[in-house]
Amino acid sequence: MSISLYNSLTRRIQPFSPLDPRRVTMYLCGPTVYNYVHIGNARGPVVFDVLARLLRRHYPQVVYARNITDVDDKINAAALEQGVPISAITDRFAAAYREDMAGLGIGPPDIEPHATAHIGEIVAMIQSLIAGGHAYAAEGHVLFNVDAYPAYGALSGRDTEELIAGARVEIAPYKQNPADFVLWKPSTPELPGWDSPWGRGRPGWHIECSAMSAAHLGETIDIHAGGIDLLFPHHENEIAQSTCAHGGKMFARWWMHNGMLTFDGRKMSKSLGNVLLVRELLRRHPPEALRLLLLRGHYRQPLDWSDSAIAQAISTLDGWYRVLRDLAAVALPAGPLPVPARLEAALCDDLNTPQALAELAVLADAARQHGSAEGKAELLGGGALLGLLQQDPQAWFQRGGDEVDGERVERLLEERRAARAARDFARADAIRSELTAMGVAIEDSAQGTRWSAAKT
RNA sequence: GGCCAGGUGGCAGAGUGGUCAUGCAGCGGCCUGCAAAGCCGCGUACGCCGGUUCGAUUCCGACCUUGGCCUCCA
Repeated sequence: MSISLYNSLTRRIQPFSPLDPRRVTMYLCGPTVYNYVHIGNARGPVVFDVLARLLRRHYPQVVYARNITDVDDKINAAALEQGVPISAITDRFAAAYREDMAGLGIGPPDIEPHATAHIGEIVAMIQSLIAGGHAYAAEGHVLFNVDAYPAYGALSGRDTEELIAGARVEIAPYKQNPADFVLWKPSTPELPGWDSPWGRGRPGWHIECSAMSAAHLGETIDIHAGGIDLLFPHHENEIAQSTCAHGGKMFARWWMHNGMLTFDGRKMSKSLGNVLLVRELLRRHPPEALRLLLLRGHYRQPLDWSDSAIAQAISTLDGWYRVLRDLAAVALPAGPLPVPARLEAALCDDLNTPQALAELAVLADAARQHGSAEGKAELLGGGALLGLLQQDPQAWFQRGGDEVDGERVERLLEERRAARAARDFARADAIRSELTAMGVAIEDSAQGTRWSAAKT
């Protein structure tokens, strides 16, 4: 089954094939670690985690890099404000980021490069850009010269003329062309900085991704991914730098961009202040429902976040886990879990996760009706490719159980069983009400009464 | 203003030139002491106006409208 992926560069879906069929290289723009990430920041990591899972099935090796940007003016501002070295900020939030991503069921990347560990590569890349006439030093800064790269704007569909006309920022006097962007900037003594041929300074925003991508994945990579809001200027600038630094070699063969997560119809963003932290959501809701929610829309479309959407995701998972719970005693066939063809086909079609989830629903139905080991295996196998349905059903249904006194529940259930046996239904219903008040839902079945204490 | 992506049933959200999305919610029935779950069934969805076509939600054009980028941003 071949994979087709939309390429922002060509604006069309193309059959995917890596440069080296034995080794796929993929880079995702990671966070700048100066505070906790919000759920919008997690969409790309979740979506591209599914892509990584899919690619690993198709190719012998996938090298997936997701960077940490740990040098940046916002980090500096936070460090100055708190009177601590920047590493105190970046270490803390990089660790928090890993925890948050793991909480959403995202597998760790193969490589997690840090910008500060690549200053040498960054300086070298800037030197080669200057040597090639693609960059120039001015007043302690080094700037990329967009006029020296005629293809500038190809990714975002802009030309430099219109960029200048529409520029809403004040243009620094040392720029030759207003669209030129900073590769290196000088640091004052209180700011972090590294020695360089242009004095003590620090890298500009875009250069670190170019340097780290080349250092770990090579000069030409297969897939470069990120949020659509990074398409310009970040990715446009990365292309310009990398291409010019590597003698015109293509930088990334596929550019993939996830749509924005919205909240009340507006982009969730720190500057608008309408953010929900992943950390907070993980504490309040079942993590798997959050992941499911992020996969319920096609990755290129906007996706609106809401409490009712979370509730829907939980209900959906309730149904699927109910099937798995009913099949708990059914032994799985030996060997690895199968991957259902229709579900995989949906993912191969430009990562159509909504379609894949529809297929998963069909598989859940089939498993419930047939009660077979094969059905169970297919449901689990399909779920695994999406990073869903891998926990113990019992754990899913009793995830709020920390606050519930299990022994008391069992005692009440036994009492209710006796009342029902004596046909004292008034008493039985009173006990059920009591359990409901405790946040415990019950379900009578041929195998006895089940209970669940699930948080929303 | 420029560039880009959308507007699908109560909600979410795929998809297609001509019988099925899917999930959640709702309604009717079966089952159940009653619930819950399960099972069976139900609801004339494709922004608006033209055009192409035997036939358009799906293709083309105009219009209305929502959002993203053009500044930090996943």
